[in-house]
Amino acid sequence: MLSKKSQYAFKALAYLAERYNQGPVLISEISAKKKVPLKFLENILLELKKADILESKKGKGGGYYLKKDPAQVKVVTIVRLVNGPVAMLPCVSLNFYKRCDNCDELSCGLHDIMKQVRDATLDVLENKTLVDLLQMK
Amino acid sequence: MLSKKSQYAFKALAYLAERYNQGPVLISEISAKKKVPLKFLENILLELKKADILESKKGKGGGYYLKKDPAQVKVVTIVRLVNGPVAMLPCVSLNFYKRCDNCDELSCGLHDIMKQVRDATLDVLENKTLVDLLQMK
DNA sequence: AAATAGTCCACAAAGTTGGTGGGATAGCTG
DNA sequence: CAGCTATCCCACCAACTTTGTGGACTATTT
Repeated sequence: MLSKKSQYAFKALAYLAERYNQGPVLISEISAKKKVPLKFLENILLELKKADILESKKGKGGGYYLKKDPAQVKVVTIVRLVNGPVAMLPCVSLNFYKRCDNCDELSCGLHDIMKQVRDATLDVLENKTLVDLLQMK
Repeated sequence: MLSKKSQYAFKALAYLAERYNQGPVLISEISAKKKVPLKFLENILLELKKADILESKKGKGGGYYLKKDPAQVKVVTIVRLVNGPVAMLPCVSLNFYKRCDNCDELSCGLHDIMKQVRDATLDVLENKTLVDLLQMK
């Protein structure tokens, strides 16, 4: 499951994507409009900035804004950054790989199943961007 | 990510699947062969019994054994039972549904994306059984 | 200089995870 | 029945993660 932090990150990013190229947005505005605890959001946005997703400006007229076009920012990037591994097992993770104890990957049936799950998941997440966050049905 | 508990559950189930219809197996044997902490495993197996996956016998010659044919036990059932929701958001979970706060499901882009992820995941997990845990490559 | 708004650090309550200890209970065997 | 065996059950615990909060600091604008 996605953490609250991840859900907050997506809410904030959706808000910023709607306002892409319209100048900086205040943390306090995002917090109020998206109902995300101000100080918690502060940490999240800072993290997204350090990861090169967002840019910020201090002082009057400052705030946060998207560094790249929303269509260029993949959902999977945000998930990995804020939430962690996409895979359900460390031994099938592409970005957070860690071998399992006492489990031979070649002969482990679970390994193979979870690799299929990973690929199916990535098939979706790799092809979604921040623009898809705004899509109405 | 799957919890240790879930991984232990799958190890134990794989072991029992190999020995289907060969009588009860001791917790201590599974613990030793699969390197799972004995007492922890005890809890896990008991839970699987209460969920009607396993059956047990007390006293000499006792132990645990699969209640149904391994081919009839879906991996997704075990995941939900031991690990929890398959979906990445409560609001797209089939078995653990909970609506999100401040998020209209019809207009929430994340909701839609995560529903696609859920379906892709289920497509794999619904079609795997304990038999697949034993498959060599 | 004053006001504004992000940056950074430290801490803390609550919940989850992973695991242990010890006794109760049920079944089998002589 | 006595005694062994093996599961059942409850209670607890340490460590870690999650979800925050508080307060001071820094950079920018007016």
